[in-house]
Amino acid sequence: MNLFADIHSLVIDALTQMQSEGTLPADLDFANVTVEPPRDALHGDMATNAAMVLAKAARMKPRDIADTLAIKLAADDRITSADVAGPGFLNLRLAPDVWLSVIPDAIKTGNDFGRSTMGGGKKVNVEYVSANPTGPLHVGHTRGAVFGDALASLLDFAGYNVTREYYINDGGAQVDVLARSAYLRYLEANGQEVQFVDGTYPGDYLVEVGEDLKAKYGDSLVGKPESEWLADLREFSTAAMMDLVRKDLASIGVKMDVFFSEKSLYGTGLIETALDNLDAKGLIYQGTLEPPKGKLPDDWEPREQTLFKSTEHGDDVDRPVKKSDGAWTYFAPDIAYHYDKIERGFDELIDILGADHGGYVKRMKAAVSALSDGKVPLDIKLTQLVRLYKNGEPFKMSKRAGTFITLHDLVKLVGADVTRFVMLTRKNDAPLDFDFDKVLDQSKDNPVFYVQYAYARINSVLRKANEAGIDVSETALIASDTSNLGHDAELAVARKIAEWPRLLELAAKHNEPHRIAFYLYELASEFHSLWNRGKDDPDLRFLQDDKIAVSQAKISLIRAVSVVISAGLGILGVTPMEEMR
RNA sequence: GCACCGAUAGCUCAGCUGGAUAGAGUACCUGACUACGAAUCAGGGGGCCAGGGGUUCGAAUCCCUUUCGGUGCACCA
Repeated sequence: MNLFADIHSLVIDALTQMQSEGTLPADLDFANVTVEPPRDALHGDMATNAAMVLAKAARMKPRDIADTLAIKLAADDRITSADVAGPGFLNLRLAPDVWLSVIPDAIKTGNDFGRSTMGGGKKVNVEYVSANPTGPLHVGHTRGAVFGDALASLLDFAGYNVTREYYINDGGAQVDVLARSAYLRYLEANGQEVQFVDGTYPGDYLVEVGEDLKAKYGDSLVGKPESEWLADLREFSTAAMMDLVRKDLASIGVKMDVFFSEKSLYGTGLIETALDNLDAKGLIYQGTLEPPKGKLPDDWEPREQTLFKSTEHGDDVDRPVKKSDGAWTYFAPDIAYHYDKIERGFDELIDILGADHGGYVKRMKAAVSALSDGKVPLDIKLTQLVRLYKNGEPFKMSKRAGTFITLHDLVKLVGADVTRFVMLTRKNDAPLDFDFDKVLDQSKDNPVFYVQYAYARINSVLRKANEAGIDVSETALIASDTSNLGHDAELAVARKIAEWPRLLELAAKHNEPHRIAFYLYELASEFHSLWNRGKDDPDLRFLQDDKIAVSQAKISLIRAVSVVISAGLGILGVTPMEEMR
């Protein structure tokens, strides 16, 4: 049930009727007509912009349209008043029982309340994290992981068929570096003194890999030339790193559907096929790129390479797909990978990348646009940097000083739930300040606990009611008589609940899970407010002595609140807490 | 030099793809615990929405431009 959608279709019906009566011209586009909560509750329960949006195309005055529309809408049972205001807003008030009807519906539907069919089962691929398999995940990856995961859940909830995917960059030179670094740890495990020169990874997460290598190979690789062990160690250490990555992801509640290996593209002809596809469209050519304007690299020299004409699809310059020695650039397998996604039949692609990859957005979009003939949209969401703070001071990360904060550290220090909620309480394209002390502070300063507290309080009331012998089973609450409710403070909560399905669709439409976090905060606020009003006005307390039916109605209201909190937190991947003592 | 992202209350941020008098939290000032959890609530002050132009009935939101911050800029991934 989505009340805003219901009233929206009521408005559209009325407008269509006006067309058939000749009050409105026949050729009008209703796409921009919205029904939304007004900014100021004094204006009404819902407002529609229909008159203003249509005025121009209909060549009529907004207020004239609004007046006629108001009469039609007011005729509906659900509408108690329809007033024209300001430049042509139409403010609607709904009968209390319409709002209250959302309560049994929410309880009945449970964690699926608000689930939408908006996505129509369209296949969406969400690619996120995709960190190089060369070490543990760090703070930046964490944000991408949390954001991508919440977005995937959000889209799933909105009716899309979602695949969560991780692209393993296991084909490039960085994997050679990993293998050499692991070899050094292997030598160490065999009792040798080793030096980690520049260009190797000194992190101690490879110590265990070195020991595992010793267990597998004994000392048979010691002193052997690189050519004899490099390939094996690449394989062995990337597998070990991916185990690490999977563990890290699992610790923060992220589970991928597909791990796609870059290496698996080589030798299958897929890269060639993808580029042939572009070539057939006349988008591949041999050429020489202009030097970059501004600062010129010291070793710049004109080079003829195989180029992709990405400028045809909105990029600033054409991009090389082959190096001057004929080998593929990193971009070629990326193209093939996205080609594969298109071939797998996805209707929509979403990539979550760190802000440092901002330079790839245009070229990747160009490639997907070219490969799919513009049929498959690619949305690339960049997650901006995470700035760490401790005691209000910026916290500098340094691998050398050992102050490098990994996902593992983060989860150990503040927990998965707090990490997720805090990182989702921000737009993805705004930088995020993450203060260790603040997020751990269990106070109203911290939105995580504010929402959790509301949930815990509601459960507390349910326990109390149960002790008092009131039947608060799901069936009893669904059957409770909501006409016992009706105070403004109670209706305000019901209205907020009714907004949930609408908000969810908006968040999904814009790929913005942070809206859920903010909504939950507002919902919690409405609830806390109602709670405290019960102190001054005994009629607003949830448990009413000797009035079981009234108590049940009031409890059903807050039970509906907890249902929405639970559903919302579920999308964000945060566990609701029954108790917080 | 170019591209992308950001700039909203002292501070941290929302602002529902153009709507009504721009909102929360925090901090500061007042109040509310002898009944459901005070990790809460009620009230108050606090704004040139970075600056300037434009588009229109209407702009924090769209376009242009300037300034300041962040990120990235030939075969590395």
